[in-house]
Amino acid sequence: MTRVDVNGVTEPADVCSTAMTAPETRNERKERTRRALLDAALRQASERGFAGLSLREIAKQAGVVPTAFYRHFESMDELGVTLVEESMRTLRTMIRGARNAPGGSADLIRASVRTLSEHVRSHEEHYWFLVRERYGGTGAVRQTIGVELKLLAGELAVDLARFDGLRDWSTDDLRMLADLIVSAMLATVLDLLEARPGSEAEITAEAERKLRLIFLGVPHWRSS
Amino acid sequence: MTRVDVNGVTEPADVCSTAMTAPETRNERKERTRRALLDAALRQASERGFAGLSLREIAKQAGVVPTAFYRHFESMDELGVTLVEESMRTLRTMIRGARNAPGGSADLIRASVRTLSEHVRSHEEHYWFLVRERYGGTGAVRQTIGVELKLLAGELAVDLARFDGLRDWSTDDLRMLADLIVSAMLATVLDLLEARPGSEAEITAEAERKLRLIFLGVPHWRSS
DNA sequence: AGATTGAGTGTACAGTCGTTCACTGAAAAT
DNA sequence: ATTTTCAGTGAACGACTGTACACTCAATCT
Repeated sequence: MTRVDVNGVTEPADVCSTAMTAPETRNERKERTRRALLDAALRQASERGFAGLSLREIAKQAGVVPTAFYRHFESMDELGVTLVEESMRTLRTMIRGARNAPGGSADLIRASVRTLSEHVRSHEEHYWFLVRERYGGTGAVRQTIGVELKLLAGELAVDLARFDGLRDWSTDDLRMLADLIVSAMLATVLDLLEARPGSEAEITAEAERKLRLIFLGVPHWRSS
Repeated sequence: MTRVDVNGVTEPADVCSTAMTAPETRNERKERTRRALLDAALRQASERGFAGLSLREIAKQAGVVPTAFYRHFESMDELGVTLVEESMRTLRTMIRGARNAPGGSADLIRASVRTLSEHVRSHEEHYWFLVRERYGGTGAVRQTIGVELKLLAGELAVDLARFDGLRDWSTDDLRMLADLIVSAMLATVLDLLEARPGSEAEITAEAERKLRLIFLGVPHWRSS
C-alpha cells in the first residue's frame, strides 16, 4: 500500500492496481499535473496572496518535484496570468448567469445578487484571488485584472443600455453606472468571502439595498 | 568627508562638524531611526506589498544593521499595525478636511472629491498601503483595516444624518449609504493612484458623477 | 523492434530570509 | 568620576528560496 499523500492533496487511488481505470494517455497525465499545479497555486494564493507563492510549495502540494514546474510554466508570472484568465472566466460565467436570470424585472436585482452570492460561495478561491490581486497584486497580474474588470464593466454597460430608463443614456454615463455597480459588488464579494457562515443573508440583503438605491436615482439623472 | 549615504537615503549632513546643529538627545536619535524604518517600510510596502517586505532591506534602506530593527519593533506584525494606524490617521485627517469644507451644500460633492484627490496625491504611499492591504493583505493587517474602515463608515453615517433628505433615515439605511459611498471612493482612490499624471481631472469628474447619482436616489428611498 | 521524445527525478549551488548572541561605546544616571 | 543603560554592530545559524544540470524510463513515433 504505497499510497502517496502529500500535504492534503489526495492522489486518486488508481494506477494499475485496479484493471478498470486509467488507459490515460501521456497528454492526459500532463494535463492532470498541470491542473494540480494550478489548483495548488490557487489555494495557496487565496490564502497568502500571489506574492507569497512559493514554487517549491506549489510543486510539493501538487505531488511533484520543484523542477518539474518548468515543464508546464516558463515562470511564475505565466502561471499568474493563467490564474487571472481562469478566474476571469469564472466571473464572466457568473455575469452570463445573472443576465439570463428569470425575466421578471421586478426582482431582477434580487435574482442577480443571489446569483452572485451562490457563485462566490462555490468558487471561493477564484474570487479570493481576483479580489486580492486586483488591489494587492504587483505589476502584470494587477494590471491584467484591472483591464479585464474595465472590459467587464463595458459589457455590463451594454446590458444596462437595454433597460427602460436607460435607453437614452450616453455611453459615458452608462459606463459610469456600470463602474459604480461593479465597485459596489466587489465590496460585496469581499464581505461574502470574509463573512462567518451565518451572516450570508444580511450581506446579500444589504447588497440588494445598495443596488436599489443606485437605480432609484436613475430616472432623475440628467447628464450635465 | 565620511558622509554615509545608503541607497538613496540621505543622511542629514550634521554631526559635530558644524557647531550650530544637533544637541540631539538620545531619545531623539532613537525616534529618528524609528521613523527611518517606518518610512522605508512604507515605501517598500507601497511598491511590493506588505507581504513582500524584507526586514533586511528595510534596515538597509534606513541605514541600519538588520538586528537593530528589533530595538524598535518586536516583530514585523507590530510594524504592520503601526503602519495601519498611521495610514488611518492620514485618512481620518482627510475626512475631517472634507467635513469642514466650505459650507455651500450645492457643490459639497465637488469639494469633497477635490479634497480626496489632493489628499491622495500628497499621501500616495499611505493610500497605496491602505488600498493594497485592505484587500491583498494577510491576517491581522487586513482585518484591522477592515474594522477601521467600517468604523470610518460609521462616522460618515453620523455626518450624513445631519443632511436634509436624510434626517429621518434609519441608522441601518444610513450605514448602507455610507458603505456604498466608501466603496465607490475606494475605487476612485485606486484609479487616482494608478492614473498617469494627466488623467486626474476625468477621474475626479467621474467620481463626482457617481456620488451625484447616488444622492439622486436618496429622496425616493423608502426603507422596505 | 528500435529510436525518440519529454514529463518527472535528484543533486547541487548561490542567494536571501528572520533571528540568536556577545559585543561596543557614547549618552544618561548615580 | 564612576556606573549603568541601551541603540546600534557584526558574525554566525538554519531554513527556505529559485534555478541549472544531468538523469531515468515509459509512452509515442518510425
